[in-house]
Amino acid sequence: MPELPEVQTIVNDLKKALPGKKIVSFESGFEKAIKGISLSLFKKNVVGKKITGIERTGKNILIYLDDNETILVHLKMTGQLISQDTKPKIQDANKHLHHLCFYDIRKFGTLSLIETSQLKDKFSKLGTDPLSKEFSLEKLKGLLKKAPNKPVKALLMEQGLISGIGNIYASEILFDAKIDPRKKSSSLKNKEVEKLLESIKKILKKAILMRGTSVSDYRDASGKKGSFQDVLKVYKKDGQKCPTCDTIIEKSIIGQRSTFFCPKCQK
DNA sequence: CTCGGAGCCTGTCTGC
DNA sequence: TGCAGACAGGCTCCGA
Repeated sequence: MPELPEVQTIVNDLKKALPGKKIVSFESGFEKAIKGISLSLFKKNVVGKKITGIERTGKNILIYLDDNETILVHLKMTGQLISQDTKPKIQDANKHLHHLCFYDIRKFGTLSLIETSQLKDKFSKLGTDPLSKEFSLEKLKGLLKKAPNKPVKALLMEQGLISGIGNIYASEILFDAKIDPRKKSSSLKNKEVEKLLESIKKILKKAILMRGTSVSDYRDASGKKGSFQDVLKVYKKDGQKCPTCDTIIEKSIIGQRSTFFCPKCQK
């Protein structure tokens, strides 16, 4: 899916378009995407409500409503959330309608509704946001100790420890940090942890500036592709030359996920 | 407790 | 060309 930079891009876009708007109708072409509540009840609970704000927590999109309810959206692998203004029809020219469309080719994505006061509880098991101030060197060292035997690449993707990094950025971050993704978390030296922290923040921030990575289905809230795919160094580049040293990039499966790295640069 | 594997879905690409 | 099989950005559940 959309990982942290993609979700953040979508949230930033929606923040400009949605707050203050009232939900006048809700339709669904795939009822199963709605979790924990029936379609009719979901509809009943959101129609007539005003959107007060949009935020990201991990890879979740939170759409706050004005009555202590929040719509939670998770895009999983291929979900899209597209927002667009629609031309007012002549008969109701004074009404300015806006469409927000949730679309997911693989149907893994989910919508749910939660009381805003219960959000904290809902996300209590979610790890630290890697772009937050509290994600410090000491914090990262502590997290590495929590799963000492896990390959560092698998640890980066562990949402209960760090929330927001997925398969693309895990490979890119470790290439930037020159760390072998197969290395056990506990084996990282101080200097490597410092570099890892720097690379995590650097890569994620750069990806947000570039509006995310569109390998295939990802689109921002206006339906456009991101551009970070143009600067990927190793992700899906197996068989090609490393941009730094010309060694052939390798692919290996770590934690059941494809992982790409340069066997020479990454130690 | 941790770990690995299956499952959720559909589209696209690979290799025989 | 055709078709089976692998694989894809995530996460949860289940059993060992």
